[in-house]
Amino acid sequence: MKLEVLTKSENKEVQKEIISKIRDLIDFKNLEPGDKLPSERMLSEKFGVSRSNLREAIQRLEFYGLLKSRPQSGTFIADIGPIAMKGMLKDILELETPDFKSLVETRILLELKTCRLAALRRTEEDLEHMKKALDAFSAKVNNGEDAVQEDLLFHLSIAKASGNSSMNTFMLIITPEIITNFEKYHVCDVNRAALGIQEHNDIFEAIKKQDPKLAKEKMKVHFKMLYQYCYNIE
Amino acid sequence: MKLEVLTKSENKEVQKEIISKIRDLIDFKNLEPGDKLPSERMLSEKFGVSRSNLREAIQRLEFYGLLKSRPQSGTFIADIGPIAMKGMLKDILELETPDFKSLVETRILLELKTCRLAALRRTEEDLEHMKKALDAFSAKVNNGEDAVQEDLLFHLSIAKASGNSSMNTFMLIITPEIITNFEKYHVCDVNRAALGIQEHNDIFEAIKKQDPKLAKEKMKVHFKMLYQYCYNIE
DNA sequence: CAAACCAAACTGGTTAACCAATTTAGCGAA
DNA sequence: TTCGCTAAATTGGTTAACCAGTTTGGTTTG
Repeated sequence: MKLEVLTKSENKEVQKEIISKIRDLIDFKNLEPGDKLPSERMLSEKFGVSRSNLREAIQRLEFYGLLKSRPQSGTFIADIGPIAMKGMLKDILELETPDFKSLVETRILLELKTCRLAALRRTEEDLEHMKKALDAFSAKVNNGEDAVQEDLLFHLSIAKASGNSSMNTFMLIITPEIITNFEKYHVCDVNRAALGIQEHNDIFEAIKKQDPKLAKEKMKVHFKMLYQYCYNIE
Repeated sequence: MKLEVLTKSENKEVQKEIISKIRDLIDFKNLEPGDKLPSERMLSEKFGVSRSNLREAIQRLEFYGLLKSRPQSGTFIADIGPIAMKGMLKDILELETPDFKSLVETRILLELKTCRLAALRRTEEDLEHMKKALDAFSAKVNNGEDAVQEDLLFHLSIAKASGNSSMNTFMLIITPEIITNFEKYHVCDVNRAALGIQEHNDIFEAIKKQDPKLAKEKMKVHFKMLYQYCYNIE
């Protein structure tokens, strides 16, 4: 008999099942902030899953700030009341992987903000960083080469200059997904790229002269085509 | 001789070192999309770290979409060119954990958008979900009890109704951090909570009548105090 | 000579054994 | 009875062994 191997998506489902079982446990035992969960060994046996799978699920819930595990001590409920815990677990379990439209929508939202913040907070070092990325982009485009990577790096340099590491993180998360989709669907063409140089320059200058309103305006212009695309794909 | 145990932050530093070593390897070997990395065993030996630590680092880079690992085959460079790869690795290594101000700033940005989107896209099911959360909040407040959890769940129900799973995910990530800080610094007091009922109601009604502009306006009102707080803590 | 094939080595994933710090329970002295 | 101390059990984390596909190189066969 051949043993069936689990695909990645199936494995993710397994993790969701474990999380829902943890939720049931928390619910049934009325666990409150600071309370200790049973040990990993015990839970893995009780749930009929491997300890490593269980650990992954716990680490996922740690990522969302719902659990805290202390070495040689145990895993504990974080400082979140039972009601919020239950609601958040429900939301996490119902989360679906973002579609392309959601990603683009979120990117636009984030970038219109990061460029404003960058205009307000950019340091001289940030400016240098952005200028470098800008020049690299222009050079590639003027050479007739594909410059998706350089485009991306310029936008990430703005995110960094925003001084908001939370938005910076989110930009880093969604960006790769977006550029692979861009390349797949050929959203950017070569003619656009030439226009892009001017648009990038405008954004850079606005940030340089610390004019947040203008920076946002120029970013909006830059996103005009993307914006239309985003609202036409469905 | 006593063996020094690694704290969590030190462990994170170890992971960063591994990632920087992976970056050096990619750089030195000029690895391009589709190229295979050396095996985990080989790398862990070469870097002088445990395989599990190395695996964690690889999984982190998988999370950011830079690497892809296939079972029984190997770990590969994702569809991201060398320039973007190098730039993103640099950004990831320089990422710092978000401070409270960044979190609040990001939350405000996200929620002003999610409530607009919710007004445009909410289903009847979403409305029910929101109404439930709203009633639970009101009940708690009218009882003179602390209602931070219910407040949180109402806002998350809006994020869900926005139909943008990317923003929904981000809200889930930053929310727990925020509420623990709120409780720590006592941002919310009881008098505010009573006012909060009316404000929540206004937001809900605006979303119900599918008026995105009004929804955003009411959310802004709701955030007024938070907004001031956010820009006064530094 | 080329294509089909087979076995050995290699790979990421999984499981089980191990470790050191922590907690706990029990014993003993005051 | 109470406080202090020690040793054993428990814990999350780590390391090493194992597994089942995949790849690869050489051999065989038509």
